[in-house]
Order: sequence, then C-alpha cells, then structure tokens
Amino acid sequence: MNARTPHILIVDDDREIRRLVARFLTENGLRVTAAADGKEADEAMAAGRFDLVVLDLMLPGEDGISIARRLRKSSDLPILMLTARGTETDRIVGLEIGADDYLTKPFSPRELLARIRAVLRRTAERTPEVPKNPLFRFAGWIVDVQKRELRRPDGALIPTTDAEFDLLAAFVERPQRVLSREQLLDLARGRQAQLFDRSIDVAVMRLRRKIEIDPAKPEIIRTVRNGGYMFSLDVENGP
Amino acid sequence: MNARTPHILIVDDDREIRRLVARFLTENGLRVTAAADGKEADEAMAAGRFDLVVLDLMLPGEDGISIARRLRKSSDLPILMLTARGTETDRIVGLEIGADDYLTKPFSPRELLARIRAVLRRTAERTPEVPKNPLFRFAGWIVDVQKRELRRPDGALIPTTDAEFDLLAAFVERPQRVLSREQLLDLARGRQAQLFDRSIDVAVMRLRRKIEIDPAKPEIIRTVRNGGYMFSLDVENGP
DNA sequence: CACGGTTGTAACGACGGGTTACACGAAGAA
DNA sequence: TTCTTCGTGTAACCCGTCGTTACAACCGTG
Repeated sequence: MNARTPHILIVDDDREIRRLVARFLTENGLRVTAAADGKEADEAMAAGRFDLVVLDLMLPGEDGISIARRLRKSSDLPILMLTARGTETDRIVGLEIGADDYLTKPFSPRELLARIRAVLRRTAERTPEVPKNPLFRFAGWIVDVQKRELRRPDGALIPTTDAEFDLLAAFVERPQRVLSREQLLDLARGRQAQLFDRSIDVAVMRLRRKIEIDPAKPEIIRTVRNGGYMFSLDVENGP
Repeated sequence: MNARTPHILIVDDDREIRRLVARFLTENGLRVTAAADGKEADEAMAAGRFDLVVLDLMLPGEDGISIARRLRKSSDLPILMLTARGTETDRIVGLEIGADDYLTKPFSPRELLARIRAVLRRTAERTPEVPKNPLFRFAGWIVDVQKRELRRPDGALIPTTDAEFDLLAAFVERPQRVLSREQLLDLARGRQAQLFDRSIDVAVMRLRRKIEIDPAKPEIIRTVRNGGYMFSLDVENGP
C-alpha cells in the first residue's frame, strides 16, 4: 500500500457524479474508489484501507446517515457528507453523527478537493502518526522536524532555539515560494501579526547567522521587498 | 504580499449585462474589466493580472467551456460560470472543467457579488498558483521568476533589486506587446497609477542600465511614444 | 524653426528592511 | 525564594532602494 497518496472512498448513487469526482480527485493526486450504495461501500472497506469517506446522504437502500453511524461505531475514519442544498435538518443530523465536514449539492469538485484536504490535514494532526516524511534536505543540510534537529553537511548538529527551528521548518516545507511576514508568523508562531510587528525580521536574521555562508549577503533565505522572504534552495523531502 | 483590490474579468456577449455587472461590482470595491468574447478575454488576460474570471457559457465564437478549459491548462485562476437556467448537462460540464462555482441566469448582481467573494475567500486559502514554467529566455539571457534570478548569456548572475525584477518579469511574460504605464504598474507593483505617476519611467531606465548594451540607445525595451513600453525581443518560455 | 508635449535622467527624501541593544519573562540553579 | 541564564520581542539606528520632483533632451507638428 502506498502510504503517501490518501485513499478516498466516494459513496454516491449518481453514476455521473461518481465518475466526475473520481476523475477530478485522481487528477489532483488522490486515490479514489467509488461505491454506489451501502453494500458496495462495505465491500470496498473490507477490501482496502481508506483515509476518508465522501458520503451522500440520500442513497437507495440504506441511507447515508445509517452508514455513517455504522462507520463511527467501528472506527474514526473521517467522513465528509454530501447533502441536498439547504435542508437544514440533514446538515444538523450529519454533523451530529460525527461527520467531519459537509458539502451541499450542487458543489464544485474544486471545493470538494479543498474540503477533503482540509479534513485530512485536521485529522493528521489529531493522530499520533506523522503523515509526511519528517526529513528535509537542502545543499547537504538536514532538517529533521520530528527530532527537531538541524545538521550541517559535515554531520555536525547545529543547536537551534525553538523559534529558529519553527521558522526554518516553515521555510523548508514551502521552498521557492515568497512567504509574507503574516504567513510566516502564522506558520512558525501560530499567531497574527500586529502593527509594527517585526519579530519575523529579527528571527530571520538570527536564523541566517546559523545557515548562511555569509549572513551579510544572504542567499538561502532571500528578502523580497514588499513581499516577505523566500527559501531559495531546492529542498528534498524523503528518508 | 500587499492586499490589493481583487481584479475581476467578466466575459459576456451581452453589452447590457457587462455594463450593469461592472458598475455594481466596482461600486462594491472590486476592480472590473469586461470582455465580449474569447478574443477580448485573451487580450485582457495578456494585458493585466486577474484574481477571478466570470465566464458566460454561451458566447459567440469560442464558447465558455472551451475558454475555461484553456484557462485551466495554463493557470489556476478561479472561474465562476454563468449558465442558462437549469440545463443540467451544462452544469455538469461546467463543473467537470473545474469551475469554482456557477450561477444560473438570470441572477441578481448581489448574488454574483456574494459568490465572487465566497470564491475569493476560499481560493485565498488555497495554495497560490505557480506559473506553468518559470523560465524565460531572450538572446541568451535567462529570467527565472521562481528563483527571482537574472542570468547573462555567459551565465553570470546579475543582481537585480526587487522592483527591477518585477518589472522585467512583467515584460518577459508579455513580449512584443506594447504595455501602457498603467498596465506595467499593475503587473509589476500591483497598484494603480495616480496623476503624474512616473515611477515606471524611472524603473524602466534603471532596468535598461542592467540589460541594454547601450542604455542611451535602448533596443530591448523600446519606448512607444504615447503608448508605453515594449519588450522587443523574442522570448522563449520553457525549461 | 519654434513650440508644446513626452520621455530620460539626476537628485533627494521617504520608507522598508538589517542589525544591534536592551527589556522582559520563563526555566533552571543555588 | 532569589539569582542566573537563555530565548524572544521591541525600539532605535543605519543603509539601500524606490518614488517624486525638477529639469534637460527629444520628438512631432505647424
């Protein structure tokens, strides 16, 4: 089993929607299995491991709520409910059962994708297992977000403070992208910037002192005027 | 990145609808550009940067679906489709292409505004669009908009300020085309020109000093009197 | 050629960002 | 507890960059 690509089970009686959603999600890096009703869903669940179930509320035979209830009893597999537009009661019932999110029909595949990713992200946080590989490499350096260690190309352990490491982690997880001060503050500190907040500037400078060859002429963490900062090197993510 | 007022492109063949929608959205804090068909839309896209496209499905010449498909291939720009009432197939096709939302005609401007805002809010959280291919070449020079680097034909790295680079990027992404000062200001700085704004002139001069053989007789960035500036060389976009 | 409008260029000031010093609070030691 | 050390944010200062302005050069038109 490939642990990297999340596996989604979609349960919907509308053949057209199944085809549509399956194709769109597959194109966007997810594995998809489709089922038309509760029976097919059970068979699929027995056959494979899933990371999330997209469940239509209205189904022939056993309805979505009943299926969701059964799922909840035996596991804590994330559930994303599809409900008809505006039926408030359905929505409430769905969430009461313990669906992680819901979406009213008609919906756009892009929105479904966004919701799926959001749910996966949330559930990844509550499970102890680390979803992605915790090792990042750039120019010989190694960042281990699991152990919270930074190693130089020669293998030497470089001591970092918590703030420095959080900032570095935010960078190596999003290389080659301009990150605004607001984004960095949110990613590394989990808080919002206030007026005249320059803590990120100082943090960047301190981090540069540890990883840049010449901190006076930074090349790894580059400044983008009126934009923020960018980790400019290629970063490899793998064991 | 600095928060600019979102820029909307509306593509609809009905002149009255364009006028109406443009006025309503503008009054509510959005910037609007209108196009009557696919050709005009292409021209607008080439000329400016947009945050969302409102696209009529039924258009003379190339229809909305075809346009949407083209857009999806080259970028991640959010699309809001306008469809005739209730035609289920249209809806499915529109969503299949990856439209972010759709609205059936007739619609109220208020509802359109609400949908636009909803889509913008959602896409703001989405990973930012990354250009298809970040490498541009002209006369041996290489512009890497991802790494924000400029290299001379001999491979030497030419240091550029952020403002210079943004301007150069705007040029190489739209070569052989006269760009007004207003367009350049929007593309490179993300702001609107004010009276007697000549910052672009100065920026062009500074950029010429770095890439022109004889900055006094500029050949790469040509001045178009009463028009603006034009990047006159062929630009190749590929890895 | 003269004239008006447009563009190029230099000078300067405002502003963004780098750096340092220091204050404050948390954590550990005595 | 009090003292010490360390980590982090804030304030201040400095420098480079960018926009503004003024004026010179240029172009087209009559």
